[in-house]
Amino acid sequence: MPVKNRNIVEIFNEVADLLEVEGANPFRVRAYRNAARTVDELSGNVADMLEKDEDLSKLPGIGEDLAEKISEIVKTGELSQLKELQSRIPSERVKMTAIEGLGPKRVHFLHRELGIESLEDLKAAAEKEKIRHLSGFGPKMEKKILEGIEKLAGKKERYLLKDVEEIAEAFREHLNKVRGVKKVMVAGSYRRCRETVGDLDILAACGKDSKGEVMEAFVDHEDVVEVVSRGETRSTVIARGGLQLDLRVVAQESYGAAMHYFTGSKAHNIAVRRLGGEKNLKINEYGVFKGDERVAGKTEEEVYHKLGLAYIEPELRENRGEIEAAQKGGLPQLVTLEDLRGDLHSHTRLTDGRNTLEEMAEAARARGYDYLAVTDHSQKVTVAHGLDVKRLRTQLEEIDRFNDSSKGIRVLKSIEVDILEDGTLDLPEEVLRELDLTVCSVHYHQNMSGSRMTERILRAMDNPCFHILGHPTGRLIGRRDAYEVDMEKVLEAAAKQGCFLELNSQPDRLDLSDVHCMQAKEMGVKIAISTDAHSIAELDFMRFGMGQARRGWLEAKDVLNTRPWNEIRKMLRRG
DNA sequence: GCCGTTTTCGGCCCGACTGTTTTCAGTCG
Repeated sequence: MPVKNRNIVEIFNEVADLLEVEGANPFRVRAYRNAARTVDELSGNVADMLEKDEDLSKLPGIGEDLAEKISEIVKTGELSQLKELQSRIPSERVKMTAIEGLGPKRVHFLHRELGIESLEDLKAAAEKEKIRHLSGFGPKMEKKILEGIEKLAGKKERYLLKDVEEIAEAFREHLNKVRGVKKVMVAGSYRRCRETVGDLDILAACGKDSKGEVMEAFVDHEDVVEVVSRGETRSTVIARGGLQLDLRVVAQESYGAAMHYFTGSKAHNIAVRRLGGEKNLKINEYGVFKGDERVAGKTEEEVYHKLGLAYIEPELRENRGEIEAAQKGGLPQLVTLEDLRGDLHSHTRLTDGRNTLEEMAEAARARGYDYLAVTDHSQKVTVAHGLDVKRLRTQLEEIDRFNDSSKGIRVLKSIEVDILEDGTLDLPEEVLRELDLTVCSVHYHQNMSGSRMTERILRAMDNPCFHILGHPTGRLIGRRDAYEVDMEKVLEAAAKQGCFLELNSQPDRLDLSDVHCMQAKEMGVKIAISTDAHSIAELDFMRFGMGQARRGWLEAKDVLNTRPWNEIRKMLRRG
C-alpha cells in the first residue's frame, strides 16, 4: 500500500502532540505542525514527488531534516522517531491536553508530581483532592479538571457552516440591537468560509461607555448555557448544542485591525505580522503601530495598505501564497454570486426532489438566473426512482413545453447519469445525445481501489456525451471519506477531453475541495459551481459552493456557469 | 525544526483571561 499524504500528516501531527506534552521547544513543535499542513494542502502525492526526485525541502516549512523524515515514511510506512516517542510517552497524556485549562506544561507537571498517566489517573487524583495542593493549582482548577473530563466525552469537534449559520445570525442581530453598538461581524473561519468551523468569533465595535452592556447582552443571550470566561473586552460562552462563541469588543478606530486579527487564519496573521516586523511595524488587534503611534487600524484595507499589500479577501487568508500575490499585485479577482448566470445541477419531484420542474424553474428565475439544468437521477439510482429512457423522454417533452411558454428562464435538458462500475454511463448514448448537457456521477461501488476508481472515471470521460463530473470525490464531510481517486489524472483527462468538474455546493459535500479547485485552475479545467438542489430552498446553497470556489482562488473566467448558455453550449461540444 | 537583501545563529505574533499568586505562569485564540 503506497503511503498517502494523509499518513504523513497524521504522523507529523502526532509527533507534534507528543513533543508538546514532553515540553519540547514550542517552535520545534510548530515546525512539525506547519510541515503537516504543507503536506495536507499539496495537490499532488508526496510519494510520487519523491519518485520523480523532487526536492521536498523546497516546500514551505520543510527543511532538510523533515524532508528526510518524509522520505523515511514513504520508504518504510513509519517514522522511527514517532515509535521512540510513543514508547516513552503514553498517548493518554496527549488526550489530557484537550481538557480546558490543561496544557502541555501542566500535564507534564502532573505527571512529574503525581505520576498521572491517563484520564482515569487524573480523575482519581482530582476526586481525592490531591491536585489542589500542588503549587500553581488550587480547588478551582481541580473542579475545572473534573468538569473538563465530563465535557470531553460529549464534545463535537467541528460543525458544518450551515449548522452554525442560524446561531451566528441570531447572535449578530442580538448584539446589533444593543445601545451604542456600531458594528457586529462574525469573523474567524466562518468569515473565511471554511468547510467546517470549530467555534464562532464575534467582533463588536462600540463606544467606550457601552462595552459593559455589550458583554452583558452576550453572556445573557437565551442560547447561552455556560459562561467560560468573562472579561471587559473578551468573553467566551458555550451555546446550546455545545458550540463555543467568543466575543471581542473593540473601539471603532480599531475595528479594521480587530477584524483582520480575528478573521485569521492564524498562519496568515503570523505571516502578516512577520512582514510588519520587517518594516518596523507592530501589528495587534488594536492597530498597526510605528513605535507608540497608531498608523492604521480603522479598516482592514488600511492595515494591508500600510504593509504595502493589496486588500486580501478573507477566503484567501491561509498563507498559501496570498501575501506574496498581494505584494506583486497578483491577487485573483474572485468570482462572486453576482457573476453566476445559472445552476447546472438540480432535481425535481420526478426523482428525489421535492418541487416540480415549474417550481424549480420559477425559483431559479427569481434568483436572477438565465438557465437551470434539471438533472434528475438515472435508472441505476432506484432508491431515488431514477429515470429510464421512457420517463426521461417524457420529462424532455415537459421541458420543451415549459420553454415554449415561459420567458426569462431556460430549463436545460439534462440528467445526473450514473457512472457504472465499469465506467460506462447508465443510459444509452442515443438518448444522452438529445440532452443539452450531462452531469455524470459515481453513486455505487465507491470503495474500489484508487487506481480502479480513476480508471472508471477516465473510461466514462471517453464517452462523448460526458460533460461534467458530479461531486468528484464523493466525500461527505465528517461522515464519509473521499474515494481514492487520482485527481491529477482526472484533471489531465478532463483538460484533454474537454470535460468539466463540478463543485457541488451541498454543505456536507463541498466537493471539490479548495485545494483541488486551485489545481483545476492551474491545469485549465473549468469548474461548474452547482447546488445539486433537491428543493427550491436548496438553490440557495450556492453561497456555500461560492465560498469554497473563492477559497480555491477561482475567478469568473474559471467558472463554467458565469457564462451565458449559448457560450456554454459551444464549450460543451467535444472534439 | 525552519529560515535568512540582517544567512549558519538566534530569532520565531501578540495580547486577554484565569487561577494562582502578591507579580505571574499557563493557556488560549
